[in-house]
Amino acid sequence: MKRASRDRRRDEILDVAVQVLSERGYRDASMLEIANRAAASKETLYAWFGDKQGLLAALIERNAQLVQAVLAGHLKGEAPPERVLFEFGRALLELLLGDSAVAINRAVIAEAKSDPALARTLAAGGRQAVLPSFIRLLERYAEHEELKFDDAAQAAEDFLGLLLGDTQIRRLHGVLPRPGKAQIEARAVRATRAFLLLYGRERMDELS
Amino acid sequence: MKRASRDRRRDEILDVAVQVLSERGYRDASMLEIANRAAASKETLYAWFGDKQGLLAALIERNAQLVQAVLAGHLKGEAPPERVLFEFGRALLELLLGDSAVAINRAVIAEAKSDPALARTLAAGGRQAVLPSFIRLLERYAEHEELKFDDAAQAAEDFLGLLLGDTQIRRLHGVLPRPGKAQIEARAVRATRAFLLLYGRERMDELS
DNA sequence: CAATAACCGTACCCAGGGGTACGAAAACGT
DNA sequence: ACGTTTTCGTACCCCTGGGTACGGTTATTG
Repeated sequence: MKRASRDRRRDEILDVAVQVLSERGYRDASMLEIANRAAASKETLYAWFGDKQGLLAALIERNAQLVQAVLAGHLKGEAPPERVLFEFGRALLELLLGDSAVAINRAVIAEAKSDPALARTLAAGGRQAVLPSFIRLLERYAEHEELKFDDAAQAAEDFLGLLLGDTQIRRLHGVLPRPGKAQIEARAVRATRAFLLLYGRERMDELS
Repeated sequence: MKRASRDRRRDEILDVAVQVLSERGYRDASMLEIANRAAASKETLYAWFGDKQGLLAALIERNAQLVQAVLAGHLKGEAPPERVLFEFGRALLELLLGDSAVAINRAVIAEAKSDPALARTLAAGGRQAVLPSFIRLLERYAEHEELKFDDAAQAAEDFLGLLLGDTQIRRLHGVLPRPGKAQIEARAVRATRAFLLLYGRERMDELS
């Protein structure tokens, strides 16, 4: 009981933190406001997370676990590549363009100079945890001759590029609102089609 | 004489500002340090630029002019598309992944919540100024039947996606060092090849 | 060369917020 | 029910850095 309620409390606080972060940005998100809105005390925050950057680090790690959990499900599929790519792309877009990820990425970028470790944590939990699985997925398709390429890592990056374009950066800039489900699906469909044109089985030529 | 020397001085100050920004990040770049390193006084900074965000805005605008000047040259080409795309891509990568653009983008993202106007300024001088020209370039090629697509804007975004992948964001995170000329050229070559596979004249089919 | 304007340096003001200390209150375990 | 531990609320320290005021100094103009 004790452990569970502590964890729940911790989750509540992190929820509030990401909320405040998302409303105010890292610089203007004060520890006091987070404490107040969470009905906690500032001292508790410092006791649990060390300092402001520690709180951010905790946010990053929790988000990374969510990302891994969601995406792992899409990377084991035996379904045809167009289906798996679409589902994976849809889920990835929803995560990366969602409010939480945007707020966290903004904070990490803002602190990139003063605390590079935050960015490493983010990369370790996000890209580094997911990309290898995605690459291996592509390689499995290649073995079954449903896809064709020289360099799986390169193909993976191409898919991500086609999927995201510059939407993530425009989202970070605040110029792009959070896309709706319809727009996300449209992007995922398009990226999947383009990717299959590049690497589908009927295309087995150059691109050295 | 007067106007020229004032402008030169202004440029000097902005050079120092972007330098400090790049070293410290927006939050830790103090007006005092900028003033000292430029052998100027803090009051002069405030007289010329209003406040800290005004200084950042001036930085953004100057950088935007540079970007437009550099890229405009690559968008009038009569050369074959593979050549023009490569040159354009190379130049764009060099700009977007360079230290100045990274520092400025970080600052804009950090301030996205507290001053959305900065992001709009950046978008207006960058993407909005360049993308239409790029789209019209693609359309001209389509008219000469050297490229084939339904939606030029979509094709343009695909090129950007293939070109950048997630390098820009990883650069903003500080996880990726500034790429050398060789790496930049390799990326530009690859993006161009992939783009031509998607939209080259021998491929005139689907991708609705 | 005088007069005027711009600029430099310095000193100052002040709000905000990160981080700490401590007594009161609540929650928990026994 | 009682003692212990955790958490709450508040008050406080303190330093950084944005922004302003002003006298002295250096350019610019006529």
